[in-house]
Amino acid sequence: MATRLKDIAQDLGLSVVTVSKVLRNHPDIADNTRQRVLKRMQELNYQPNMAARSLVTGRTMTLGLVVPDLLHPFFAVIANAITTEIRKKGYSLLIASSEEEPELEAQEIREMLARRVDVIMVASAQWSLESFRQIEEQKVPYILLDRRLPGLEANYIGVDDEAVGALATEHLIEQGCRSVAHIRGPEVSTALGRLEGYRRTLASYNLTPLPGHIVSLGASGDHRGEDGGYQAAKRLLAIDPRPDGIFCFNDPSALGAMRAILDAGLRIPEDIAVVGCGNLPYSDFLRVPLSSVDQGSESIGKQAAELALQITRRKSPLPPRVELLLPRLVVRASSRR
Amino acid sequence: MATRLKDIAQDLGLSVVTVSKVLRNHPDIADNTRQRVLKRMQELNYQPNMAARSLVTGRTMTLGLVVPDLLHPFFAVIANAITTEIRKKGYSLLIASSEEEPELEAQEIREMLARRVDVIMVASAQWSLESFRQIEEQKVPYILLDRRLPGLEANYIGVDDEAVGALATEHLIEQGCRSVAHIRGPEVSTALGRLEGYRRTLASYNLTPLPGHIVSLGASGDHRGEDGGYQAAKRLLAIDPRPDGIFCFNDPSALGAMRAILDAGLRIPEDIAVVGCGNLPYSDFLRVPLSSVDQGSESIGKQAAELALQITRRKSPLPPRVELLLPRLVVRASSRR
DNA sequence: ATGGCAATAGTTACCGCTAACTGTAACGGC
DNA sequence: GCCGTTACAGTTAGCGGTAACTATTGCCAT
Repeated sequence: MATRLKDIAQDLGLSVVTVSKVLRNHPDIADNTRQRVLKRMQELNYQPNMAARSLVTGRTMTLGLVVPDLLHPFFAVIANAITTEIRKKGYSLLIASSEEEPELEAQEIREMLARRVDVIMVASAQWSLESFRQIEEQKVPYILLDRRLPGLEANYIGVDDEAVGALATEHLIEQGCRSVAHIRGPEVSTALGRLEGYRRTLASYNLTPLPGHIVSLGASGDHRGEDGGYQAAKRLLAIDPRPDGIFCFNDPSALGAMRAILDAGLRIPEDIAVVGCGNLPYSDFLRVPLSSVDQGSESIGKQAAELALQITRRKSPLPPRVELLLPRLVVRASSRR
Repeated sequence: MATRLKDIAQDLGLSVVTVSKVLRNHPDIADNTRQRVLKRMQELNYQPNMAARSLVTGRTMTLGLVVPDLLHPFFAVIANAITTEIRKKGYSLLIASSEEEPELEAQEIREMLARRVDVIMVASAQWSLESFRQIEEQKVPYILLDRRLPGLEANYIGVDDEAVGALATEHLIEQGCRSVAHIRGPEVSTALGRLEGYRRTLASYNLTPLPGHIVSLGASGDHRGEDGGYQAAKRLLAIDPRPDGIFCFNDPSALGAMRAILDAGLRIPEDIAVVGCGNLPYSDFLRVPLSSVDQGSESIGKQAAELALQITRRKSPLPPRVELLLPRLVVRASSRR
């Protein structure tokens, strides 16, 4: 099968250990021996067997990433940023998707534990802490991405969701909206944070959400082509007084909302201004280009990778680090008036 | 650290092997012993060390996927379909992105070899066969996705790109376009196939591409927000006679092309009809909803996973399987007239 | 009784690699 | 001439599992 250290050692009349030392750049090897070994390694196209190495070193040089949805550009960008960042250091990335199902997520986490990844990164779809207690039990470091879990003291990297809500709401108010509605997401930290930011900002302007002006999206967040945003917006349009601005939990729901608004014969942004969140690619080329809060997903991925690598370097566990990144508003036609 | 078979064996006064047998559902274990072991495994939350297991079995239960761009929904969908398909069988997926750089791809493939993945799946950005010769040398099975390499007899799963080109071109002609132009992609099998399909279809209608009606996109395929499609379309618009239909290599370039057309004060599809390829999500909500050839990426991923699993089951190498999937045209406003 | 077999558990060896230690030779300082 | 040092290479043991074989029962047919 594949070449082993032993093969090279035999070929050159050396011991396995000597060859291993060359591999690891150990100092006490004569230069000429080193050259001979390296040459033979090249010839045979030697690749060290990571399983064997892991077994003895206890490190796999592999990081695990569990996301709720790989198709969601937000997570795809994070995954991509992580691979880019860790590649240079010889780490690889094991990726799993939980499909937004807590049970699947728990299973995937167990799988990652079995594979002894060095650090687990999770954008969690769970409410329960059980999986994380399991991770802690195995003393595997982990990092939460994007979504926090109440009661869990853990490394966390994500955007400041309150700031997201505040940024969007403030912008709508500044554009002259008098009654800003909110299409809110499911019961996870991100949606709750954005809702809170929305509320706080209204309050700071001495405003308060009108009755029925906060409507809920389905549990999924519309990422699989559901029309939760469309339905939610229709409900908003039926209310009197009608809102003149909508801050949507995310971009897909904003697309749905915009469709509902246009279907109703109303204009965007003149009748109703819309702001989403996520700043999806192609937002520019929509029927009405969508204003959106950018969550800096690339930066989340990059920082997660950096933190993960840093963790692998130390042996004693670091105190949990919490990194709240600042969102950025990208104003386009859907809210410029 | 983590629990080992040894710990469980000691706890119960059994040998390691007996416990291992329980783990693998070996028949010759008394039912009561089996129960005791399983109970203790649960209590200790035992997870078998895959590195150790791999070392002796020679299988890692891990598949490798190398794509040129994780952000490209086409590949994200494939990755997602693969994870979904292999999860049930206890396989995990190691994902790497080559960023469309041949050198990086070669490096990632080497990494996958070192990690002894059971099957490597690659959507290649290379022209050279060297990496694949290396894979073959190590006797690791591999599957090419989406892009073929000339001169390489290998498992391949992808869409029939000639059919893509034919489908789009035929549709444009049927919509009444008299001179159909093509914005072609880089020198890889997909772009060449689509171009060929385009040419053949024109020929079958006794048409021929007018001079300058085949223009080239940059090497990247516009996936990183470049404006190759925009530039290409501008060149097309400057030509006399102007085309009245454009088949674009992919959706991003089609978006660019549409922008160029609208910027020039022309109408889509009345003045120029546009068809893309990829059927990106949100195509529906574009300024002008884009007609696009769907490549059935989910199906590609699923079939790739199935083939990969099938390969792992046999020990003798199967003859290379080539699977050409049929594309499907999704007609929207950009070409309906 | 006795050989044979089913049912169950254990022994041994090894997968490919590395950590930690143990040689061994050559050299130089005092 | 002795010892310590330097420079290099090798030995030993073990990481956590599994494959393949061996051992120990007890029971039944002969």
